[in-house]
Amino acid sequence: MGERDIFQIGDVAERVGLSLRTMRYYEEVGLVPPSDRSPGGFRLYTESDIAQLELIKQLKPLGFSLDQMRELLDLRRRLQADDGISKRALAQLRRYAEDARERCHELRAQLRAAEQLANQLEADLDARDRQQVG
Amino acid sequence: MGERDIFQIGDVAERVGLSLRTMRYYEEVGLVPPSDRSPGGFRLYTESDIAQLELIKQLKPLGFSLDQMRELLDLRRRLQADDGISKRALAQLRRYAEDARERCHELRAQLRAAEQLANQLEADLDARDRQQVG
DNA sequence: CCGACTTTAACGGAGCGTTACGGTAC
DNA sequence: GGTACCGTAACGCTCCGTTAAAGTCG
Repeated sequence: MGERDIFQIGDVAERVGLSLRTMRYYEEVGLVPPSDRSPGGFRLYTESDIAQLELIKQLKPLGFSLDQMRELLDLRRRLQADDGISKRALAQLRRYAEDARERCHELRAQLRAAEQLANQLEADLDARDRQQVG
Repeated sequence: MGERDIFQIGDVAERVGLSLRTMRYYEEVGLVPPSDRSPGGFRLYTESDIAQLELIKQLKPLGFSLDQMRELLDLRRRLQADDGISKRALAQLRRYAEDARERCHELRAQLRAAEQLANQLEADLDARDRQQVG
């Protein structure tokens, strides 16, 4: 043990479902820097890094900016490694949680609308079929 | 009658929930040009224009590009004013319909993941509360 | 030493937000 | 003649996609 749980960018990209470019960009903006580099400069990711990337991927449909997600990840880290988290930070985290909830509801509504629209579209096509055949 | 059902850009923006900039951009790329202009140059939208803007707004969460939506709108127009729609166009429209369905499913999956994440976040916060209080 | 993988650097593009400055409607 | 609304540039921004040229790994 010791050298396990180390992955190159390509492996992680395939596993998580993000592009290489995206992962490099996430490092560039300080969102998810890889835990280490190989002697030659290759990015090396740990399971913990991967978990964060997956979290971000889940959060993205809710429309948070990368800046917001950086702050959220940071707050969450501070919450878990709790050698004290300030009241301010805790309140901010709560605000993010509420915001996430709200965005879920909005997304749900949009999804319903989109589904209805897809139905409508298919209905129109089917109606034309019956008119054509009948 | 005759001058009814004519709206300026601001009214439409508020009603549909798009920004002025967005609506102007949609005209710029030929997505939804206003049906008319006032003598002084003001954009004038009809109910039909508004319906298209609403349709676009519903379609957007599915991640279609503006180009794709332009084509979709065009195909749909051709389907409804059916002085003949080509087989090619019909097939293309069907592809869009299927694509929309698929994206709905994806969006649904993403939504479920996001909701679970929101739950997790609140659970973590609540756990901390109990630990603090208890 | 080869082929697959990776690096940085740089340009490009979608879809708007945001001034700035001036004209229009009433 | 206000004042609320609208017009056209034009620049900026986010979040990457896409080469290009060179280095690393096994």
